[in-house]
Amino acid sequence: MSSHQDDPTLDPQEQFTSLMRGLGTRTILHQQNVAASLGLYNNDFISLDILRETGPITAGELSKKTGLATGSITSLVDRLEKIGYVRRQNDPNDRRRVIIVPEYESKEEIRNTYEPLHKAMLNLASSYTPEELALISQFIGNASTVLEEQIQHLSSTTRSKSSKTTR
Amino acid sequence: MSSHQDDPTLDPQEQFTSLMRGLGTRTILHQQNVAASLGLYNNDFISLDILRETGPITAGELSKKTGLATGSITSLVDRLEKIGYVRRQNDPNDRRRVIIVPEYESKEEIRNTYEPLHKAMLNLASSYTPEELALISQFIGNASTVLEEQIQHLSSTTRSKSSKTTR
DNA sequence: ACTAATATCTCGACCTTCAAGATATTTTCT
DNA sequence: AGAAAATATCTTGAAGGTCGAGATATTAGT
Repeated sequence: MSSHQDDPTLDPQEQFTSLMRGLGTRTILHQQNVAASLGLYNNDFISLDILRETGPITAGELSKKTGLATGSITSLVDRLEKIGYVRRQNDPNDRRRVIIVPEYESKEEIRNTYEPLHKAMLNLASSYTPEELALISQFIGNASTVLEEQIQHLSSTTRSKSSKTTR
Repeated sequence: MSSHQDDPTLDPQEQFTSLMRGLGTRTILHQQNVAASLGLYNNDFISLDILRETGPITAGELSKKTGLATGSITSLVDRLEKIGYVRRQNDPNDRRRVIIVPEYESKEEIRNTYEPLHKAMLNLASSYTPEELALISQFIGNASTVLEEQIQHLSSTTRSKSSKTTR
């Protein structure tokens, strides 16, 4: 993987999408590596990441966001609770619900594992002027929004085609 | 996930890393959705993506790049070969080796599934001036390099700590 | 030739994931 | 208020991917 698809023969826009795809592939591989080095399963780690971003949410919401079945969430939360990364909290207003509260602020392991990437990204950021960084940040936000819309679209269309043939 | 961590109280650099992390989370969730909508397992789809980028590689190289055990690669390639996404080719110079050749150019399904994202990304690209897009593209390439280095670092340090306690 | 190194495959064990049903709680309707 | 429907999570058993170790085949080194 020496060249990151920076094929100069492509027109700028196609080159851009190609680069974005390469970034996506590496993002996924990196995430899998981080999860493995922490001794976590991928979905467990992704769930922690979602919880970090959203704060405490119910088991059902986590099921929707991850796309996992509710039964899978139960055992996933069991695992995370056992190692102290989250805890279950009852909702006083609706006693059916279980709120999952992230508890890994104290856990240094996750922060330590992410620290090298964080530093490297800060270092990358510092190589740009404030104006450039503002543009890049604005772009990342837009790209996130695009992805979020795509996820919505995909998960809605997938649910309708229940007549899967092979596999 | 209404706000993409665009917390204005953070300093610009921390805001940037926060945005990058959000982009990563969404990238992973999107990838899982795409794989599911194609009826593929995550690692199968990731492997296709790697093959698309690298071209034909051996089973061992794919094992290294994905981090999967060689035994897993065997069944993974079995699955992909059965549905016609790849084929096995013998290396005439070294008859132990098995080269995995991507065959999904003809398969429209993958392209169709990625088409909406591709279009949306092209649309996003067109909202920037050529100079801005050049800066963004250059940044994405740098970010990819950073991630690649992190993956290298993680996979080398993980292999050494074979004394995993729990799980 | 013989040994070591390399590359892939086979096999059994483990464990996540899923789907469906069970349980508990809340909401709606009469 | 009381019953039925809807909601939220958990339990259970089956299915199947992943891993690790050993097996097999091939190549490289002495």
